[in-house]
Amino acid sequence: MNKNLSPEKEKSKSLDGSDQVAVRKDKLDRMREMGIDPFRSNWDQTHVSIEAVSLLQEDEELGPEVSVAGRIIAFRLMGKASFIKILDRAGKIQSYVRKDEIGEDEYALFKKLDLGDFIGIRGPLFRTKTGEVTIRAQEYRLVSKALRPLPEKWHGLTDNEQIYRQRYLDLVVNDDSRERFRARSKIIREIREFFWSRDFLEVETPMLQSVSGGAAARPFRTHFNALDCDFSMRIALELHLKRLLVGGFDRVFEVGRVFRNEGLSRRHNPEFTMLEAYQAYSDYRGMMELTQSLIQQVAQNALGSLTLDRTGGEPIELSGKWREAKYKDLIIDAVGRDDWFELPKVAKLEKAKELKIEVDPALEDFEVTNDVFEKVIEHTLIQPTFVTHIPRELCPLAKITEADSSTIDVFELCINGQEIAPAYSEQNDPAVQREAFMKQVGEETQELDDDFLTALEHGMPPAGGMGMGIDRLVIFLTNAANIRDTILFPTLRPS
RNA sequence: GGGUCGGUAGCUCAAUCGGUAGAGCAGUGGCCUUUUAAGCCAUUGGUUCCGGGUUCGAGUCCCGGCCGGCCUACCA
Repeated sequence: MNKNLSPEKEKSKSLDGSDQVAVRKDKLDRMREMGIDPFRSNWDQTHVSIEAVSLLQEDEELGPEVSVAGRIIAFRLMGKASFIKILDRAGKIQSYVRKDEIGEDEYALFKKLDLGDFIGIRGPLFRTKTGEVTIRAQEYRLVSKALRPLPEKWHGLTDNEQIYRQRYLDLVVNDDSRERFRARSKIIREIREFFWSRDFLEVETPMLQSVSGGAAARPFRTHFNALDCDFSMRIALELHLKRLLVGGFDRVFEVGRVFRNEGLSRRHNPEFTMLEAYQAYSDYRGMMELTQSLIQQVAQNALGSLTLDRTGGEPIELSGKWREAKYKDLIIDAVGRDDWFELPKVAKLEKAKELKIEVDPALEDFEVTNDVFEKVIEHTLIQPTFVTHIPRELCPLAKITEADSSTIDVFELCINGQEIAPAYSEQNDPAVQREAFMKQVGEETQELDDDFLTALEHGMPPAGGMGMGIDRLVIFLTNAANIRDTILFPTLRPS
C-alpha cells in the first residue's frame, strides 16, 4: 500500500473495492467496533470434512449434526441463502447457510465474509438436490480473518516462482500439489514402517561435522563460534552410520537432510532428503532384495499400485523381479564394441565424440567410461534396473569383487532414467579403506575422516548398505516433473 | 557459470507494424432460499519487474540490472 496517501485518501480508496486488502482490513475494524475479534475466536470440531461427508450413506437424505472448521474456498451467495465450501486438512465440504435459520443479524455478517477466511460451522448433514453432502448451518463463527485475497479459483496458482516462494498459497488452491505432499509424507512413513518391521533401529547422526565425508561433493561450510572452528554440513550419512555398526547397532537406518554445495537443476536441490540403511551380516545381494521389497511395499501401501503413470512415456512397472545388468555389458551394448574396456583413452574419447557426448579429455579413463554411462545409458533405464559390477574407482567404500578385482560388489538402482539408490557390500578392511580414501583425497573433494578409520580398526561387521534419494523416489512415485515439486520449500535465490 | 524463453490488475491471461493497456475470476453496489467455475445488472482497480536509451510517441525496439522457467555445465 502506498504509505504517502493521506488517511482521508486511503479511506476513500478503501471504499471503492480496488484495494482488496484495505477492504478486508476495514471489515475487520468494523467487526472490532462491534466487539468481535476473530483472531481471538476458536471452534470445537467434531469431524474433519471427509469424515463428515462419509457419515451420510448413499441412500440417506438426512444425517447427524456435525461441527467442522476450515478456510472458505468458495462462496456462492443467493439472496437469503448461500452455499460455501470450506477446506480443511482432510478435504472439502459444502455448507448451506440460510438467513431464516441463523438469524437476520448473523446472516448480514455472514455476507461480509471473504474467500480465505477461516470459519467454524455446526449443523445437520443433508443431501442437496444434486446429491452433494452438505452441512445445513445452524451456527457459524469467523475464527480468523484473511486480509489478503486467494489466487483465482479456477486456474489456481501457476506462476512457478510464487508457487515456490509462497507455497502456502499453492497448497490452498492447487489440489494436485496438496495431494503430492500428502503422498510424500505417506511414503516416508511407509519407509519407516518397512525398516521397523525388519528390526532396524532409527537413529540420528550429526548434520554439523568437522569432516564431511561419505561422498564426493562440495560441502557448505560454516563456523562454530563457541569452539572457534569451522564445520561443514553433512553431505552423506554413511560414515556415522557405519560407526554405529562398529558400536553394535547392527541394523540401523536414518532418514535425514544432507547438503551439497552444487548446482540447482530439475533433479538437484542443495538440501535434499536421504535414506541410508546398514545391515550387518548382509551384502549387496541382500540389499538388492531389501531395496526392491522396500520400494514395492512403499508404493503398494502409500499409493495402492505397483504401476506408475509417467508423463510422456510408458508407465513404470514395479512388480515382479527387477532386471539386473552388468555395468560393463551396458557400456559395451551402448558403444557397440566388445573391446571397449581394452581401448586406450584416446580411442574411447574418439568413440564418445561419435556418440555425440561431450567428454572432458582431461578425465581419467574410467571417468570417460562413466560419462558414457551417465549420458547415454542412465536416462534410458526407465524400468527398475540394478546395475552391477561397477568399476572400483567409482566407489571407495565398497568391497572389491572376489572374482574380478576391477569391479566392486555394488549395485546402482536406476528407475525413471535416474539413479535412485546405490548399495554396497561395505568395505570393512581398515587398510584397504585407508588406501582407497588416500587415493581419492589426492584428486577429489573428498576429505579424510581419520576418526572413521580408527573406528574401522576396532572392527566393523560385514554389512550391506544402501542409500536412497527420497526426493527422486517421490518424483517418480508421484509423477512429478521437478524435484522442486516434491520439496515444500525448495532453495531459491533470496528475493 | 553458459544458452534460451519469460515477468502486464490480487489471480489467470490478451494487447496486430511502435499509436488511448483490455477480458475472465476476485473486489465493490444491487437482484436472487438447493448452488457446483452459480446466474443477472452496474462498477473500482495499472510504477506493464527495475534503471537508462532511441522515438513526436515504448508493454512492444536497444543497452544494463533483478527474479524465474527450460536446456546445459558442475554434481558418486
